[in-house]
Amino acid sequence: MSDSNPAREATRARILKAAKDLLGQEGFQGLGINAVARAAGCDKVLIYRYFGGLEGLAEAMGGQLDLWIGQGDPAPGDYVDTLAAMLRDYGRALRGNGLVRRILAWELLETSPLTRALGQAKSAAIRAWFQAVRARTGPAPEGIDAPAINAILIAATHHLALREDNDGTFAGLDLKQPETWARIDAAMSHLMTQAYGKAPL
Amino acid sequence: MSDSNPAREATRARILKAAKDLLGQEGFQGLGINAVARAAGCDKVLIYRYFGGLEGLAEAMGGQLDLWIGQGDPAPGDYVDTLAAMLRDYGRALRGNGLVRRILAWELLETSPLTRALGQAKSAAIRAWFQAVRARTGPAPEGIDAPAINAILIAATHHLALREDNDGTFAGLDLKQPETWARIDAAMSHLMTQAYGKAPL
DNA sequence: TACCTCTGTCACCAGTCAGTGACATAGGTA
DNA sequence: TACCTATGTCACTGACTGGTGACAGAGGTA
Repeated sequence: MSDSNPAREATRARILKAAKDLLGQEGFQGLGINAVARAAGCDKVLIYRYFGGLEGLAEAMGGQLDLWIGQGDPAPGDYVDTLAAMLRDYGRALRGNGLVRRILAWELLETSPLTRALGQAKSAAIRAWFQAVRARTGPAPEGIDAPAINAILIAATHHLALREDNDGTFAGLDLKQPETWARIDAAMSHLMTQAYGKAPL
Repeated sequence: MSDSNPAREATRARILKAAKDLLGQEGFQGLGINAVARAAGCDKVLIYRYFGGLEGLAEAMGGQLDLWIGQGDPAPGDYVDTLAAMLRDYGRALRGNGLVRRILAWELLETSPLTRALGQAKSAAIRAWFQAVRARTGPAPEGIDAPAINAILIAATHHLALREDNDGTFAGLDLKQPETWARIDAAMSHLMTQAYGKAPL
């Protein structure tokens, strides 16, 4: 098949790298056929040939999920501690990964074949992450709507990471300051321990 | 001045309305000079004359802040109850206002004169909202980093409202279902009451 | 040799974009 | 009357967009 052709593979890789770089730097607006071809230093017709257009290119990018979440292996512990640690690591990884932030923000604005292709790959990764947590810690405490609480905390993690990119402020907090993130980490831990009924007991 | 000319004012108002409608429906991508002029049924040169271009048009939109937050007056109560009620109302208003959601999402992606103009007006509105809460309830409980906790909960409210627009799922929750929002409301209240140390006492 | 497939390049298409200059017309003023 | 200002219309430019068809050359195969 075409996989055996080293020239084709090299060009494919160049296009993929250019697309990822472009998305991370310029954002979704810069991700057009012409711009990607220009950045990759090849003709745009090759993107149509090798990926079937932008949509196929996005699928290929989503398939390369070395990027989504780079969390390490947390030490096993009880549910709350483990979840808090993983969420904190996730937030840090997010703040260090402009490409993923762009994609997350992009998903909020546009529902296109591109976003769907990327989004499904990301959903699968997040599901796997949650299952890893459950496997490590056992089930969540009973009588508490853990999925809803966790969704709220993950949503906040996403949103605050995204807000740092632009004006850098949110609800009176200055997200450019490292101390602010320490406060947020502490507040997040506080919310989790209190919500799961740990400390008051 | 030009304010005395009714024809100019009528055209200005038509352009503003068209821009708001367009942004709410099509999103920020559709907000171009040509598209606004087309929707307003006038020539684009009038947008340049009356608003100085898209940037001035965005400033004018931000100035019309009848829209940002439409919350009513909550009954005075203790800090947590009042805050929880206002946050819940805010979330509902957000889910019912596509235009504001578009603008919030837009701010996450682009830092342009347009977003800055709109964003500053919104920040002022949110600050005023917080001050209204404090005025009604007195200071936050001591020993708790209320700004950080509240920022987290507001961030989550924003993010979940934004996620409903597109794929409608987040972290395993189906945001298209009304029951899901009831669960989120309950979880949000639970988080606040526990975090502020109310229930365990 | 002749043939064929694949890679890569180039030129072109129609459509849209932001922005500008020229013009017709209406309303008010001297 | 004549003049002037402001509203609104139209046509146009230059640059970019996504997308397609034609072509040149390389490499392998019969």
